[in-house]
Amino acid sequence: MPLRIAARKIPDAVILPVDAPAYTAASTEVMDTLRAQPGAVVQVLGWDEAFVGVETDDPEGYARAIQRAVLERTRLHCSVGIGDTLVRAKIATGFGKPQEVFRLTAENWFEVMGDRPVIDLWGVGSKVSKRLDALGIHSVAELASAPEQAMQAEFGPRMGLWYRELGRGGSSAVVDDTPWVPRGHSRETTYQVDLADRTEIEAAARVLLEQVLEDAENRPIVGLGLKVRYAPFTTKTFTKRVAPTTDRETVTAKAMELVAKIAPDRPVRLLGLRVELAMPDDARDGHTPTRGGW
DNA sequence: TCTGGGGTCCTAGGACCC
DNA sequence: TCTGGGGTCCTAGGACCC
Repeated sequence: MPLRIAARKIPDAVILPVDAPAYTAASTEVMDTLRAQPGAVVQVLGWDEAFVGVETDDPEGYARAIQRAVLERTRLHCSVGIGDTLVRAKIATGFGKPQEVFRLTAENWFEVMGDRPVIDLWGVGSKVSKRLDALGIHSVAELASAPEQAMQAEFGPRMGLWYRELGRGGSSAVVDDTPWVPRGHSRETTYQVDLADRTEIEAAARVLLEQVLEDAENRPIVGLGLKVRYAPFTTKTFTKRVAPTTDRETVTAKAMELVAKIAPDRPVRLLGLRVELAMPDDARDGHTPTRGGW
């Protein structure tokens, strides 16, 4: 729900700004607790989520132990999903909420998920759900047995097969704990008052660039992206590949080339700036996980 | 109801090269 | 002079997730 609406509905609600450092600190404590569990391989998914890979004869017991340990150390509750694939574990977590444990494996996958709408799957959103509807595919079970050719024709060679696999519960069970190297960083701002003239827009872009360069921590920049939302809500992106550089002047000049593409005379409601970063050699090839790479 | 911010990955189409 | 196929790179847009 947009904050504006929430504030209107509950006039005396207390609305706090995001406190990223506090959330990161709490998150780190939780993740450290997970890593301290016997035999655990931990793949962090975000501030409040992680895969824990483990071999055990008693998954439920292990899950309960995790919940106790996290609660003891951080006073935070968590729910745990147990699965024989990453997708099943992730979806199982939803059934475990709040503060419970749920097991979802090949054994009960279709019993639990078969009749549910495809949008309940992790990775299927409203758009894909509608396109599947148009193909006559509504349930998870129907997706699982959808003809490969039809799926590929609609969604492309990779995604077509991937969605079908999703209907079957996914196939990967590998928890990967190699530290994540960000592909890029971005900052965007929705302005309280639309930006009108060129100087204003350029100044705003420079502010975003400063922030983004700080996040980039001197890693070489290989690409730039500018996102523009014109009033009322039309969004455009301009991107540019650049020869790897850490030089501020060069990056600024390239960014301004993108800014020059903004339509004159159109009020700008949002500006976003993104940098794409060079990947270190050891993270570039081989095991980098991809969306379609189950 | 009317619009948050920071990410990732995939696809299509065009340009260019061999 | 024109055609064809295959590969790579770039840009824009789309979709999804937390």
